[in-house]
Amino acid sequence: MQARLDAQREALLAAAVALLSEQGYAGCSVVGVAARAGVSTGSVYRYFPGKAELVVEVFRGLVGREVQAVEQAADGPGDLIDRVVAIVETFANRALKAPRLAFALLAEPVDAPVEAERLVFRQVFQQAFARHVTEAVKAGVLPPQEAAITAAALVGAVAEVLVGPLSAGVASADTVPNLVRFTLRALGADDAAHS
Amino acid sequence: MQARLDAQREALLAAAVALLSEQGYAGCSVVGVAARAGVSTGSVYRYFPGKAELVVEVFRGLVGREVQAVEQAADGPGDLIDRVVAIVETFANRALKAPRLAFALLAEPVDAPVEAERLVFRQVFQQAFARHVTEAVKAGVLPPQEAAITAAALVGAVAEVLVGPLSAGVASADTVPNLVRFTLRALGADDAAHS
DNA sequence: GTCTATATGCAGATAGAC
DNA sequence: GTCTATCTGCATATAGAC
Repeated sequence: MQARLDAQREALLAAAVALLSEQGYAGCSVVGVAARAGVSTGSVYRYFPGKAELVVEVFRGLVGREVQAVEQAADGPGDLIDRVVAIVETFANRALKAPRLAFALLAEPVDAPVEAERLVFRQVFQQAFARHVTEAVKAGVLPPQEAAITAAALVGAVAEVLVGPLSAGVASADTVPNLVRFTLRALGADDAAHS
Repeated sequence: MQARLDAQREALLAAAVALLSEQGYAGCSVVGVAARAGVSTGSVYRYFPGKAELVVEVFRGLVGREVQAVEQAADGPGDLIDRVVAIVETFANRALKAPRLAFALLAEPVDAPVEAERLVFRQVFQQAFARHVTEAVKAGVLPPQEAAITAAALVGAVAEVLVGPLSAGVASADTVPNLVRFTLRALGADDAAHS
């Protein structure tokens, strides 16, 4: 029945996630995913039009979770600036907990369809930042600034600072605090208030 | 004689640069480069062990020029903070003048050997930032901070802010000024002094 | 519906004629 | 030394048996 079909589909997606988490995109070949899921390569094409669609769906699912986590954190307690900080902290801490996967999602070389998806999600994160920065500027707790630029710059900054530790596999304990201090300065927030 | 051999080698490199500038890595196949240089594909292998070596050499040459330009700008007149700003401005302005090429060097998906080279050069830029930030902190014109983190974050910020305009092909006239303002805030420099 | 085996397409690399 | 033509390897995708 339908449930069984869906189960196979899910099994393939789960296998792809597992391989991605362990070996990055290299392990994510059709043959690899099929083997991991315990089916033949041919069967993969019963559930997905092709490799691109499978990988993109995996990517979307994983990054979607991150987006949710970040947005939930941004809705937590604290003032407007705390919310921006919460985005940075949540994003960074989650990434450092699953380094191989985070590297794959953030920076690993991928082919065009997945890269396109990556750009989309970077924009989603930028918008999350921009929304809160705009509010904070309006409220007068941050100096006037082009929110879109600040947001893009913060996304780039967080990603770049994390890529080193992520590819090395380990991060210094104060990477995240340092990143937060950078963020506060970049926003133009008064350091003393949030140190 | 030897000069003629070297000339062919240079012609191949030049062809690769041209293709990279116009079409990115897609145009940079062995067949494409050979055609552009007016030689057969087989001949490419008289001058280079393989595609990877050719492309990496092209990449190194191009990015090396950017590094030089940035370091020269950082040695110009002005105080310590001006030097960091000069790095950002020089880098951004040069990138926006050759968008397709800059995108290829900065962000376009590439295969592993070139990506490795890209990481190397991001670190070179980071070190350029870090050197000047460290000095400025010592001199007391910037607040205490982990220079390596600030440097990595700035590299990421600049790259991310540029990627949008670069892939779109056009940038707003005040992208660079906004980027400079972000940089000054992120450094912890007093805005009033450099606006 | 799932398997095995094979086809297809591409890009990098090589061999042998000239 | 350079060309044309070919080969190889890989990963995606398909066909046909069960």
